[in-house]
Amino acid sequence: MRSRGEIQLRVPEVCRPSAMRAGQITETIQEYVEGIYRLQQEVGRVATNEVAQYMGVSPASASIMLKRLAEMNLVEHTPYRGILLTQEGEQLAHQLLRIHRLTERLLTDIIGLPWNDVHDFACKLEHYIAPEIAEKIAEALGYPATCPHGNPIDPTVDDGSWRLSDAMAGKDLLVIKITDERREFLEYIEELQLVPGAQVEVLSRTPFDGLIQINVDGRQHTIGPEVARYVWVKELA
Amino acid sequence: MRSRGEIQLRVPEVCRPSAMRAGQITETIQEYVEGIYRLQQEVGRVATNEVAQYMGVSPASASIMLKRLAEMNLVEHTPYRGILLTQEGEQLAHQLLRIHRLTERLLTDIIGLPWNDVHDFACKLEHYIAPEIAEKIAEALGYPATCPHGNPIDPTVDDGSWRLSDAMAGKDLLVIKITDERREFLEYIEELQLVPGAQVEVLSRTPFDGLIQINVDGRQHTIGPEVARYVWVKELA
DNA sequence: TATATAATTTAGATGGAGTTTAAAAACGGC
DNA sequence: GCCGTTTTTAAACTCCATCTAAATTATATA
Repeated sequence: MRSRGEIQLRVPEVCRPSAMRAGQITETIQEYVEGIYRLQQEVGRVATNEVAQYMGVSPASASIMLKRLAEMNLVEHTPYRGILLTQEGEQLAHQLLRIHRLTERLLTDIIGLPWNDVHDFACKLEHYIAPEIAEKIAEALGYPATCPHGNPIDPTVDDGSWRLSDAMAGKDLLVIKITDERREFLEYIEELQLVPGAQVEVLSRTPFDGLIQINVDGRQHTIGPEVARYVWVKELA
Repeated sequence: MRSRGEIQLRVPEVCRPSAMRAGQITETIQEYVEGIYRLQQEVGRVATNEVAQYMGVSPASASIMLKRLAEMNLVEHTPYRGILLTQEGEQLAHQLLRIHRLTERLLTDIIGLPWNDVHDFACKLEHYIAPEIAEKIAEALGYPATCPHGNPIDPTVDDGSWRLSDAMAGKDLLVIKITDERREFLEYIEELQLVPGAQVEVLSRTPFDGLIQINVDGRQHTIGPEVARYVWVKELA
């Protein structure tokens, strides 16, 4: 213990919480960009209402945020006409998605967390993992192709899979990825053994309600459209 | 691409940026707790001014924050009398320090980042790594004893080291840890080969300016008090 | 084409975080 | 008991992110 005069500790600048400067790419902004990216994949040009619904905020809030995103050159916003990610916005989305998926792989493969747990952690961490760390993670993991749920680490690659809900009966299929990563959903998927890499045979489909009879590992199940929609498959070569 | 009516994507609650609720343990609050902990290690009861200086804010700001910390039961704040971490505050500090150091080990040992880089990254990440992840990291790393700079992962253990600036001449010493983790400082330390695990012999000390002649790996150096203060050593057994 | 309806934007406000300066209050050495 | 120092309070500021209510624009339909 020393007298007060002598204290002169060293704290790197970066370790002190920095004051908010205007126009920063905050966590929220990043979440919007990611959300818009996902919506865009589904429907092309995205409407304000869709963003609002997806983000769980009022249309007014979404509108305001979209204006901000436009000012930051992340989206192209034609008032009353919806939005489209700019190249910059898409790049950010890709970067975030890549970091997210690499983080998930790190958490399962090296840290040893279960696959149904990692999504939520990665959702938070992705905003705080610098791209150069991500690069090193990729290297350390041997450049994996997909996240633990089967999504390509490189968001620009098309894995050629389609939804199980769009599959015809009588086909032998390979599960490629699961795109509803909520823990409860993944737990159910695991119960059915419908995980990426599993083989599925579509036995039959009902004309109503969209139920699908499947055979996985010799066990038969009936799944509904909600499950079938988020399980992606490919023809077994 | 599907028609709009069908869209109903699934986003886990946790993946949306949550609205700030009052009285949260924010990143800033955590940084204050960590800072106070470090100061307390040096001087015992901590004065408001010291916190202000350490955190790089005005005394008024520090005072306000300390009041908030007191309301959250993280410090005991006797107005005009300085502060002391409560048990809860100390626990939080320990937790953060542990997570910080484990993260650094992860970043060096597994992710492959250089030791002089990891501190800054860990400073940010520590606030977003849940204790259960930290536990798994520790397990995956085989429960390392120290961070890459030599600080014990368990902040409650006393490694018995002392500052090189307090060492007598003529002693053979072992470098235990470096406690100024700024990149430039660590780069200098590396240049001198004065890293944890290195052997140092204190050759002589000047009566003024506190210069120390040392021998590391057969190479002689003169270091000043600033360097000697943040290099911790132990007698070579 | 006019109009009703739906979607979108703006206006104005709220509340929290974290900071500041200026002024007031308490402390402590002499 | 006085005076300089330390600490606290008061009032204000900036930014983030949201909201409700009202205005505006687009569109679908009669």
